[in-house]
This record gives sequence, structure tokens and C-alpha cells, in this order.
Amino acid sequence: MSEARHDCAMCGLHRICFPAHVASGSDRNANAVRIRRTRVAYGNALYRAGDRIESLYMVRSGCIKELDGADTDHDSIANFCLPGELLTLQSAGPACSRTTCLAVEASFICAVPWHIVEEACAAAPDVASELINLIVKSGVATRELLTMIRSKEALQRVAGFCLNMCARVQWRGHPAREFRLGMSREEIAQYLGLRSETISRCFSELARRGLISVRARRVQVLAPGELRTVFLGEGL
Amino acid sequence: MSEARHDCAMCGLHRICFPAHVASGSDRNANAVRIRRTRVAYGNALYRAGDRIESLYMVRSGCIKELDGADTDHDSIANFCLPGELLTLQSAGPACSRTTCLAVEASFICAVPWHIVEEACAAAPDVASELINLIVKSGVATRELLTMIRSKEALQRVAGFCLNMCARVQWRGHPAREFRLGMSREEIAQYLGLRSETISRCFSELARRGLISVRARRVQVLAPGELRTVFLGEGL
DNA sequence: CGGTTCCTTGACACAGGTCAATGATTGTGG
DNA sequence: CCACAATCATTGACCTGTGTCAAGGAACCG
Repeated sequence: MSEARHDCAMCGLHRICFPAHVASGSDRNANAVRIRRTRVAYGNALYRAGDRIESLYMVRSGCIKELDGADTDHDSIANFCLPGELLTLQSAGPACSRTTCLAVEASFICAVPWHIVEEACAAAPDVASELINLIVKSGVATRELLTMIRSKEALQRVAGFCLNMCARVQWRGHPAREFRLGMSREEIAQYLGLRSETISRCFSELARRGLISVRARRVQVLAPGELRTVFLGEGL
Repeated sequence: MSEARHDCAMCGLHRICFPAHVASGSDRNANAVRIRRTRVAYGNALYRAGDRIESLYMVRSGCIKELDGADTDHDSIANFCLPGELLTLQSAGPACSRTTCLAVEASFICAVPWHIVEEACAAAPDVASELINLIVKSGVATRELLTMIRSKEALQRVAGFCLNMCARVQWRGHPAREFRLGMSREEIAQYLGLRSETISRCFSELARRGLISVRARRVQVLAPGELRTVFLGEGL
């Protein structure tokens, strides 16, 4: 119960699930919105490109990768969704998804039916603008990735990836400088526009320099400052 | 007058400027929305990152490049806006722009004040969902660019760029297989994540193969089918 | 018509892709 | 709980595409 409340408090959907709560500071409407919870096993799809979008989804635990639809062959990973983050935002307008969402590892998901979201938006202008904010934010993240891939070389991208992961998990209250990768090197490579061998090499290089420590899928950031320097390309 | 009406009919803002027109099929409310028209000279900014966003903008003529804010040095071009296309969508939520918009060539712009857009959204749910649609669509375009840059090599990117430009200008009723580049090779390079020399080489190579013809900034597509084949990477 | 900017082309270097071999990790069934 | 298989990760050697540097040529502008 209180654990669930705790999770909800740091969820991106918070203001949509609990509009009254946010407005009044009380819990009285906390359960007004009907939330469905589902489990997605490793490798399975939450939904696929072309599916009708029923809900707005949030990752409770695990990791979901969002693939751009068209690319049938070498999948193009648009985003990794970590606990507390939202899916489906890019499909907000159209009835059918343009993306496929696969579980990188076994994951638990919250689903808020779209009609509920729409009702909430119609009822409260804050909620509507909050939704637009979330959509815009997800677009900004995509642009940041685009900029990184266009202008940074491999080592910088991997450094940036580590910093980004770090920031995202620690926002959720996890130990500040350590995280577990839910995804394989191959998937990181697809995300960063590189090859899995290059990811390995970059991890090794960063470890050799003493900036991180990698053991299987566990990553520790030892020197965030220097890592950032590498990312920015100043310490060439 | 009738020319202006004509232009408006193929503008992305059409459903927002003329909601009643769209709904009823008549022109009676055509001038209900107050539109400001401005001119931006070559190299000048429509607005800069950090500026307060006053309006939703549309390019009437010319070409505007949208730069991602953070990147101060080598500018990262997120998009080229051609006539009939919208700007500022990514800044819909926040009050301050995250992007800088510069005129690649002398351009004329329509500006619809944000409060008008907001009022129109509040008044008609179609308009609101239309706006969300437009925002989502612009996000999809960014993702397509991301996918292209991650997975295609230089010649494919340039082929894709030509096809994309072609589709966009011909949508506006221009001659089907020809267009004028408002931007320099350097700017195309920044957009596609390459160097200007590589853009030159790719144009030359595509011309050598007889797929396009390039003369200064004028491009003709001679063989769209084969160009598409190159883009898809099947005809290696 | 001359100066400036932009474009094209060549020679060369290097980051990262490709191919291949080995080692680590995880999961499964006895 | 162990052993085996399957997958995943690491590392090396080599090769290709694109960046870099430099020189000349075309287009534009006053």
C-alpha cells in the first residue's frame, strides 16, 4: 500500500492519476482513476506497431525498449523506458501505434486507459497541459539523442549513455553512482548507433581510465566529473 | 487575397486558423484569427533559445533552420522548415524556447499568438487534438531522421534527403521532381550528420549514376525509383 | 570586374565496422 | 548442486567509409 503510494509519487503519470491529490495535497481521490497493472515477460511485446492504442503506459519495474515501426530488419531503438517513465506518448494523437514496445527484461507495467486520460484532460486544464508537457519532454529527449549521435564519437556516446542512465535511476532514489543494465551490449549499440563490439571496447576503455567499473551488466561510475569531460569532448 | 487564401489552404495551421471554415466548409470566419506576418532576413533569428515564445509560427516562403539550444559550437540542425510547415511545436509546453530559429534565406513568416491557439483549443476539442497531432507528427519526423542517421551511410542519407525534400515541396504543388536548396552544403551536412565535402561527393556520385542532376543549388530528381533503392540500401 | 564565399575534387589518416576466436555468464535438466 | 549448453561479452587483426587538409574552380555580389 504505502509502497505503492511511494512508487506512484515518483511516477511520471502522478499528476494525471492523482489530479485532485496534486491540487489539494490530500489523498482523497487517490484511487479515483482505475489503473490496470500487467506483467510483460522477457522478449514479449507490450504492443506492436499498428496495434490500437488502448492506454497510456508506465514502467513500474524492468525495462522496455521502444522500436520505430518501419524498421523491420535491424531494429532501431528509439528509447529505453526505465521504472517511472512513460510509453506511448509519441502515439498520443493517432489511434494506432507507430512503435513496437518489447520487454528487455521481465517488466511490470501500469496502464491508464486513454479515455480516462482524455476525460482528465477535459476536466482539468492543468492535466491537459501536463500531458502536452510530457509529450514535448519526450520529444526533447529524442532530439538530445539525435544531437549526440550526429556530433559525438563512440567513446563520448557511451560516456553520455552512462551519465544519462545514472541520472535517471538516481532520480528514482537508487544508489547514486551505480546501476544495472537491463539490456544487452547489442541493444545499447542499436540505441547509440554503434556495434556491440564498439560498446564493449568503449566500456573497457572507460574502465581502463578508471572512470567506471563494469562487471557483466553492473556499472559503477567512479569519476562522474571526468566522465562528463569525456562526454563533452574536452578531455581528448 | 485569393492567393493568400490559396496559401492558407495548404498550410499546416489551416485547421487552427480557420476552425469554423473547416467545420462548416464556408469562409465566414476566415479572418476571425488575427495573424501577424513578419519578414526575417538571411541569417537573422526568428527567435533564440531562451526567448519567451509568443506565437506559433509558420513559414510562408523561404527556409528556416531550427537549431538545438545547448549546442553553442557546431550547431546541430534539428529541422529545415519549408513553406507551409510549422515551427515552435517542440516548445509548446514550456514558456521559453529550447531552440533557435535562423533564416537560411530571406523568409516570410505567419505568427499566431499562443493565447489565440490556446483559446481555440479550449473552444474546440478538434483543434486541441489537431494541435497534439501536429506536435506528435513533428516528433515522428525527428525520429525518422534519428533512424536514418543511425543506420544509413552517407550516400543513403543524401538520397533520402533528396526524396524527402522532393516530397515536401511537391506536396505544396510545385513541379514534382525538382527543387531549389535554400541551404548550403555545410548546413545539409550538419543536418545529416556528415561533412560538407561528403555531401558534395554524394551529390556528385548520385549525378554520376544518373539519378539526379545538380547545378549549384538546383536539384532535379531523374530516377526517383532508383534513388529510393539507393536510400533503402538494396542496390549496393 | 575583382573579391568573397561556396562548392568540388584529390590524397591521406583514422575511427569504427567486420570477421573471427576465446572467455564469461546465465539458464536448464539430471 | 553440478555440468552442460547456449547466449552474451571481450579482444584482436584487418578493412572500409568518412573525416581532414589542401588546392583549385564556380557562383554570387557589390
